[in-house]
Amino acid sequence: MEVRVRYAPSPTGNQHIGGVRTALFNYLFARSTGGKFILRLEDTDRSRYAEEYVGNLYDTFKWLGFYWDEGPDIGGPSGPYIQSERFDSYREHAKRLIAAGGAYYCFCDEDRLAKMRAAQAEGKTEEQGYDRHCRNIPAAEAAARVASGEKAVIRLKIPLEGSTAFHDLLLGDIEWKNEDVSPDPVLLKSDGFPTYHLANVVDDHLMRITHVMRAQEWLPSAPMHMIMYAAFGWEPPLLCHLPMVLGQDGHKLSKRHGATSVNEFRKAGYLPEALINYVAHLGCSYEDGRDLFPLADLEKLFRVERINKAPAIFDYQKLEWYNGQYIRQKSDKELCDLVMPHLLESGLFAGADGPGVRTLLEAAMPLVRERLHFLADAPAMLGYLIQEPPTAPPGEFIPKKLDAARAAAMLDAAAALLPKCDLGDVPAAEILFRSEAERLGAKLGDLLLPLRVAVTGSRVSPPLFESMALLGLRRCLERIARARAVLG
RNA sequence: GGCCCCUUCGUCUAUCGGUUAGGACAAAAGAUUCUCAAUCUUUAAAGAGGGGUUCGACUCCCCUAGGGGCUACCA
Repeated sequence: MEVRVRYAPSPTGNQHIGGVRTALFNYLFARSTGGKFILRLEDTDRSRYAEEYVGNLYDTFKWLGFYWDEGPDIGGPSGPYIQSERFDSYREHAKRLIAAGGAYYCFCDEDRLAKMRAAQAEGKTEEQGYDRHCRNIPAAEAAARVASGEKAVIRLKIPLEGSTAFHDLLLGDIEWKNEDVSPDPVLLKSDGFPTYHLANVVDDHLMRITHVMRAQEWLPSAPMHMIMYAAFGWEPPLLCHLPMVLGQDGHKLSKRHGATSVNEFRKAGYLPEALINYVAHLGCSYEDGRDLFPLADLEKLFRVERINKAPAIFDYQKLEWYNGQYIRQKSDKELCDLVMPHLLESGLFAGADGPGVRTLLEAAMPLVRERLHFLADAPAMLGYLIQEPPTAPPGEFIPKKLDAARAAAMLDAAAALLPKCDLGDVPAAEILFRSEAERLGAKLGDLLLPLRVAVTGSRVSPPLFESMALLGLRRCLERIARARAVLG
């Protein structure tokens, strides 16, 4: 039987790490088994829905490099793939359930429910959740009340006794006492919209989903879904509840832990390869002895048996390491393309994508490749190549254990030596500077530090000789002269 | 509170009854070095606790503790 899995996000926020992890595992499972990966929009919550989140969804997954075999944008044999376009089906199915005796109309209004909850909170009753007040209204009476226009929801009948058992691909056999299942959850809201539970079960069945992989926070509603499948007389899909992703403090990953939406990672200059590689390892392993896996390899190697049961803590440092690894794998041209949007956005590089500047920047990529942890670091690192750096305060020019006069002397010596160097030949230039340092009785570092600060504006910079080669002799000498004036 | 899931270095993980419990990130030390990086070498670091089962348990079972999740006309 062909595997059919789905990622079914609710467009009520930007795509975040948790969602991407669920999507990725479903995606990898489909690819590794030769099955189908389906995207379905669960837009049944009108109060939190926003169009921009749908755009963000497509944008995010396009960036990550996922593709789906069926979905709202590309269609497929089980469409439509947007739940708001399937409303008639849910209503019809809810009514079918009533006819079959698996569900009932409930006329309790907000008021009564609120009072009931208040009483429960005070501890007057042991029961939690809906008190099944309307469960035993005769079907004919309920139908009449609905026909007369009275507002009603449809609730699922959870058996009062017995238990519900199911098998979880990861967790194994699970048995749940029916009395511990959420008592008679709402399937169809009074406005006619379905709840997640109804829409999810109906669509999974209609779309012939074979495996439901979702976060473990859904586990408590699994027995209720199983009861619904049984009430419909349907064969349920196999369930697989994935471990949760937590923040450093062990609580559910959220804003206060740092970036969580893919947008944020993207803006900060993370590569999709790094994000995918890292997220793929949250609660799952592949082969031993390797850390870097291209998506194509993950697609081949993914095995449900290698998923962990325990929740995983999100480690930004390890993700950062992955990012550095993938940045270092890029060619000059690739890296330049990746860095360009960040350069342009910084405002320091107006016209950087024009041919002249572009050539310079591409030539500068070898100088920063090993220094970049994030693409967004690039503007600060490369600014001095395009703009005149602000002249540093005098103290910056003075090497440790030396004084201002000595630093000035170093700078003069460097300025005198520079025109004699072939900047295109870095090793040769370095030899010249080394012997000059020796002549001055200084370390090479002491000779280069004032020069570095003069040329790049900072004590920390990409390699100096290579930088000067890119800048050209004239600009270097100008900067040295300006620095010399500051030094006095 | 009730119900459920989980438990190997700080973190992500390997181990599928017999290992000096391995790797990666982070940390520390060193090498290299024009700064910063990168790279290389090395070090430190773990089976929550208690009972069983077994010739032998990280591995299987039970209890306890701890962590997490759910407990909506949200998903």
